[in-house]
Amino acid sequence: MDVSHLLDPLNEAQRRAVTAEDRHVLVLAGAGSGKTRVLIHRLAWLIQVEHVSPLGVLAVTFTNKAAGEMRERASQLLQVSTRPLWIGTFHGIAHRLLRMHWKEAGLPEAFQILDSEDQQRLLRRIIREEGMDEAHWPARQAQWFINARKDEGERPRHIEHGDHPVTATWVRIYERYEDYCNRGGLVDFAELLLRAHELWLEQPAVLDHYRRRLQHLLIDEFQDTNAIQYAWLRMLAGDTGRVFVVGDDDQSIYGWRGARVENVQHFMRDFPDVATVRLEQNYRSTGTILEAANALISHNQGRMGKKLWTEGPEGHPVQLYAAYNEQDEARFVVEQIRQWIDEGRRADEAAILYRTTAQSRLFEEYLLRESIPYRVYGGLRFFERVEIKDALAYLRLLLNPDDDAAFERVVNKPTRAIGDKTVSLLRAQARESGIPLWQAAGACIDQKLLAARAANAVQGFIDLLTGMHERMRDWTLGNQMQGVIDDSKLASHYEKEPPERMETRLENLRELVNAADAFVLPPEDADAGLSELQSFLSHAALEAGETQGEQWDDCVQLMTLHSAKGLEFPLVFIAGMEDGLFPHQRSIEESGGRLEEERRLCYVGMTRAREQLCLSYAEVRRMHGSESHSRPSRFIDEMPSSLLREIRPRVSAERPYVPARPSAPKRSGGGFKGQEWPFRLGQAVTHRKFGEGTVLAFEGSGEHTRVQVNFDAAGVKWLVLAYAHLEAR
DNA sequence: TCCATTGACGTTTTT
DNA sequence: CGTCAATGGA
Repeated sequence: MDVSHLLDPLNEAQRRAVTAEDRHVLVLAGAGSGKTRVLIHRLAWLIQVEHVSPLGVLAVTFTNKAAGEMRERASQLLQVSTRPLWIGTFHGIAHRLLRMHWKEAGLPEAFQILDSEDQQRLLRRIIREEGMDEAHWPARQAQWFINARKDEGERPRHIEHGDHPVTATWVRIYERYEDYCNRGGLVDFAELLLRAHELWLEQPAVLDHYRRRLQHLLIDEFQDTNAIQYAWLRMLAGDTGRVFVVGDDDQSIYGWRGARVENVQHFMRDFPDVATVRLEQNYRSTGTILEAANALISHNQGRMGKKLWTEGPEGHPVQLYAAYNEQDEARFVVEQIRQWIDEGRRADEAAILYRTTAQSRLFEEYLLRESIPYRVYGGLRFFERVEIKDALAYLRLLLNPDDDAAFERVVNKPTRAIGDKTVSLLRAQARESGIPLWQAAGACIDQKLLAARAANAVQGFIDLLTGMHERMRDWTLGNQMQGVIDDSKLASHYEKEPPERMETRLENLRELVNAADAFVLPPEDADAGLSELQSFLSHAALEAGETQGEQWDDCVQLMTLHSAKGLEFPLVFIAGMEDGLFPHQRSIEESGGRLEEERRLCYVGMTRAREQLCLSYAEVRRMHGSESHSRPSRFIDEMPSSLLREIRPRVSAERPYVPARPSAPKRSGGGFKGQEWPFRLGQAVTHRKFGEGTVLAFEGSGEHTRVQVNFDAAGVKWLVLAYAHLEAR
């Protein structure tokens, strides 16, 4: 067997990982070290060299994007159909298992997936029904509590609340929530994983079947696994399975949502015969960027240890810009991007990364002003839009009328005279009898519990859905979708919105019909016994689709540091490098490794850059309405200053900067007018607080102009001219 | 039932 | 400061 196509493109460490004969393999793959390549080549190695049946391999990722990429690249390398391979996300695989074994898992055949918004709505309703104060018991927090418990594998009965009243209350909500979900056949994301784990625990025959079949398990982004995923994996591996995991403890940035970096270390303890391979050669960034990143991350304790290196060029120093305020920062970044583009580079080679989503606003503003196209990651996705979810809710009810989440969503949308009062009555009835709303609605009418008008309206809704159900039974998915939109008269509900918004909503609905039309039942879903409709709805929940915006347009990329993981750009800006913002204040205050996770986040951000990395911070930033002064991020101090180059605006005393858009200083009396500098270099000045000094330099423009003064008593300081109130002597 | 005003809140997010 | 959701009057 000629294996050169599998091994030639690999370096020595990668080769060792791909060809390892040890039972288990742990690949510590640094950023940009070719971990996906190793995973794919291992997969191909197993099949082509070790002659493992494709049916015996399970490859697990965290995102649909990664799963898609893996399947794509695997089919290229293998040159055969990848259909028999199990490649998917943890959730996708759990979902598939539950579909195939719904009986053993104790689920109804037509169970539905609740996305996180559905889950929150349901919880809000439960909290209200319990007569609790929503301000004190926010649904968001209940959701957080329940998901965290489920991520740890805990049901309400497992939770020790002792005499802690707050925990006891959340446990009660958790129980009530479970009742609702069980009654309606609803499964949230965390539940998919938990049920899949319980399937292993409670159905030894099922577990045994998969243990025999899936002898090779490949796991990507292992540092992101949570407790339940790890437990699930361990059980599946059993005594004979072979596990190949790829991860990077230095890139673990999701601890706050249950990911356990410790799993990387536990892996060596819990699994026997683990070969550890480090991938440290980096194919992405310049030597300088890597050196700075290595220095930063070395401040973390208890790492597995890894040092990135490259054969490539050293590259430029890391730029550091000390902005006066956040406007100045945005102006600077956009100016740099303008230059980059003027030099003939593409806009989509540049990315602006920030810690919090709110920071994107200013950059958007300045990019807009400069007419530079941009794209912000992380907005609402297609299947999360209200109009899409409304339309899908009708379909969900057709499939499973017990789906209370869907019922509540559309029972009065468009308005059909089923007001709050009527719905409350239905809820009370449902709760009393422990039945879904749909059945309660029927019961209320039969028992004449509703006023004539309300009864009529509710009957109308029931008739509408039963009518749809009977008429559309044999229609194609696309026609069903269109039929539901037409019959429900959903469009009329959006008519009251501003015309522009309505237009996009209607357009999205047309797009939804197109998507339904184009939908092909995936073979693995067919195998699991899913109907086209079931499969379509599950896909809508499990992969909510791309965020808006065309990826291939030539756009500057704006995103949080978190969503940048896995991506790379020639030019990267990390903005807001201030203590309190990044690292975030809450991470500084809280204990439990939060600060180290922030440092890893910074490391992730830095290692996104191929050619040029630019860090910036603002000395003054308006946050929550008030101005805050902060120190530059401690992370900057953790990088060798020899690798950094401080950038100052290109302003000199000889050729004064003429602002493109002259603006008067906001406060009167402080600034200077026109192009005239109020002071000469070397001018002796007096400051209210710092006393006497000498002007050393100017920088910045307009109201942001700063002046450097050597004070006799206070030393050298940069001051904002507009606020400094300096007087010439 | 709808719109406007008020008030609370202000990490990070995929499935 | 800016956003979003909840509330209350018309």
